[in-house]
Amino acid sequence: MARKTGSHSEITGPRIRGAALRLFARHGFAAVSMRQIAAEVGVQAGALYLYTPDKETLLFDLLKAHMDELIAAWEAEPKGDGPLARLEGFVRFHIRFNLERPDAVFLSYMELRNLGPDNFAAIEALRRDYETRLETILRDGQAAGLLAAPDTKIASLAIIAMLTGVNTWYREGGRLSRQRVGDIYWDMVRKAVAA
Amino acid sequence: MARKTGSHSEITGPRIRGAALRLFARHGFAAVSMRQIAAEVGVQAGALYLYTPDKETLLFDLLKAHMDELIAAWEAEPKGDGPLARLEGFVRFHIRFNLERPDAVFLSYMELRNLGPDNFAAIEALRRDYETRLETILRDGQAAGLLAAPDTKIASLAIIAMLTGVNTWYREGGRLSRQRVGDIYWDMVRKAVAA
DNA sequence: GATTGTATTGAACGCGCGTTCAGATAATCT
DNA sequence: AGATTATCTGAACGCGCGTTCAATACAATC
Repeated sequence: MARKTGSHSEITGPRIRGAALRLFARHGFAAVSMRQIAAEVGVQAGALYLYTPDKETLLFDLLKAHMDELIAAWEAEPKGDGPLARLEGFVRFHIRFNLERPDAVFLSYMELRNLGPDNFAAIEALRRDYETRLETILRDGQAAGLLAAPDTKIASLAIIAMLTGVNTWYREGGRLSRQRVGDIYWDMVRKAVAA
Repeated sequence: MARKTGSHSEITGPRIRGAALRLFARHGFAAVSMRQIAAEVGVQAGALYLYTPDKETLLFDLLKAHMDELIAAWEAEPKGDGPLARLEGFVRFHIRFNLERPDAVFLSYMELRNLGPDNFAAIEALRRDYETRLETILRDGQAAGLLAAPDTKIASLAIIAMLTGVNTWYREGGRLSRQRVGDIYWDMVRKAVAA
């Protein structure tokens, strides 16, 4: 009994990360065992160590990949014309992107404490990078006299917290469409930092 | 070797809850062992079971106590005159209350998944109760023509998410005083739901 | 100062944990 | 077809987990 028929590195690797992401988000990093992840994939626990050096690195890779995707997706987003359009773009992008990856978003906000100092710092830096992009929009808008936030740094954190909160209550097929959710939040954000 | 000198139920009980709260918040419920909690208090693990039937109930009691305190404290808060003053009171109260209990707030948002269905439902009901109190203020303000939120339910969730976010970045002795933080957030909230 | 009740110890229970590794099999290459 | 390499198994390692419980030491009461 050893190698399975049809087994491939390119298949098992992603399946492990997928199972780990789902299980970590659902039950918490510490509550999920390597054996559970392996069972989900249909493999023995030892096989996981062909794909990750240890459990913490598995978590780190998930968080890192999520943050990289987030920033890359925002970079690829068509930029609006002027600070107001850019701000609207950010609001709608953040909601849309996060609603498509609820598990990764939850992990990124809840399991940072399970990382060692170096890994923690790496993820934190990426998060700050993302936050700075919003702050830049707010500062530009302020300079142009289009926006007025009492403190652009705090305002960007407040806006992101508010937008990320959508993930805690939004349910597919519920009362509100994604489009409508975007409209509602854009209305509130726009007014909150209006000049 | 058994009972320690100077040991009392009224002392050990709170100390266990305090240690559990701190450790759960810091490392996560699943990552903390009963033996760690006991060591923090200075007793053996077995002694914890004089104060809780099991580990999950210990967590539940912490969350329940926090939610009860939150609602009781808001009830005891002097009510402002009219929806706008009440909203301002809510914003400042929520920030102040949460900044005084960062561990309990973090636990309440991160460790609900470790509760069984009944315990989970109990905490969720308390949370909805609290959220409804804010929504009522918004609806009253809307009815009086003083406020205009596109959706009062969503607006209340958005405001709470935004305010609770303060706990993730606020540091004592940092750039901003608590008073100033309250001012900044009240400015944003007021404008976000302004008529 | 003896008695009673409360608070605690310390050992034990079975179990699952993260991780390692020699051996076995399937896929691939020559 | 044979050799090589990539992939996976299954067993094992020592360890710490949540929980129970008889024994015991202190505090409170009489």
